[in-house]
Amino acid sequence: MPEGHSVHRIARQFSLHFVGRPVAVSSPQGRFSAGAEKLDGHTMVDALAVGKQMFLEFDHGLWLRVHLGLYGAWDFAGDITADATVASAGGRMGQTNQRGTVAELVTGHDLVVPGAAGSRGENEASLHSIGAPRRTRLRMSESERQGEDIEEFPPPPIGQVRVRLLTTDAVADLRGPTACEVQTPDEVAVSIGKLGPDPLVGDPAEGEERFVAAVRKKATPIGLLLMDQSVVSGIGNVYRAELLFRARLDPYTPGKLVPEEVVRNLWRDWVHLLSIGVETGQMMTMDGLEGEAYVAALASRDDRHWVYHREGQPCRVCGTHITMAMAAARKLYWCPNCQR
DNA sequence: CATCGATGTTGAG
DNA sequence: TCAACCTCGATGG
Repeated sequence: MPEGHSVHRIARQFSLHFVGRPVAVSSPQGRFSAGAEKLDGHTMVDALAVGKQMFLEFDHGLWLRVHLGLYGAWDFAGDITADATVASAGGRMGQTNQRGTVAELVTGHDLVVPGAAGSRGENEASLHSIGAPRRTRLRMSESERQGEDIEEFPPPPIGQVRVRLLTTDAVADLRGPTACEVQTPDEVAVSIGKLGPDPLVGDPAEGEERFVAAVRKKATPIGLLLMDQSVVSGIGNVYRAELLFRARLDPYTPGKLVPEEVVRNLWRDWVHLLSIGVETGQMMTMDGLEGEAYVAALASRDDRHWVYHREGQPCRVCGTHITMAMAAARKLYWCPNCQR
């Protein structure tokens, strides 16, 4: 279920609470017992998100590659940072220079009612303060849900847990992943080599060039190219539809026929939306909202997007009914009037 | 309580 | 092109 922003937030949890610590690795479910043995007891030394994939490195040079797929999730428990809207942790999670209005208005647990244009500076401080770890539960998937505080540590695994990562203070249980495997450094390089640029990995300007080149040489519709993880990493069905609307671009336009400047703006908008997603934990694609509309957008995903999941409803700009069609087995939404 | 659908990918046919 | 993967919140009766 998660698009790229979720995976970056999950990697940040590992950076904050697992990196630098020895980890007991097990497979309560049993399906990953052989892999767990190879990692058990080793210290985690890095947590890296690239697109929708996450790579955890251990001190003997082996990595754990995880892809959550459609409904995978990580359940964290213990002394963890559970603030749903906590800021990026810096380091490789940084590059948050393009914060949008929405991110600036979200701070800690509290919703700051917008309209206070002058509140920008004040919120900056709280946005960047990491909440104190506390003994609780946090499920991280596409969305994040905080559970009840735990009484005993570690809590027993619940359900089908593919892999459990346990330190003295925190535990992470992985369930329902599409991919969970131990990789050598060479294999990690191959996996990452198959992926298109991620705005939060490497130089974004370099990523822009790779993206532009990949799009402009293909006759494939831009609506499919945005979902192609070898063209650009991390975009899923929601961001795809929303990026196309924001660009007022017909999803069926062949990549090579999209003007270069439009392609560049697509990349820059992805950089922008991803940074909002990583900071807020939500796929807010109507940034800049104020007042009632902003409150509604935070409360309900149905009020959070321009076109995604809005088939038959009036376009928020022109009133035309939003269209839906299947494209490569996924639902594609767009406004036939605004996007052409 | 049963059923549906999902923000994803792979591999068979 | 489509089923399978294997989870769970939303929906309907």
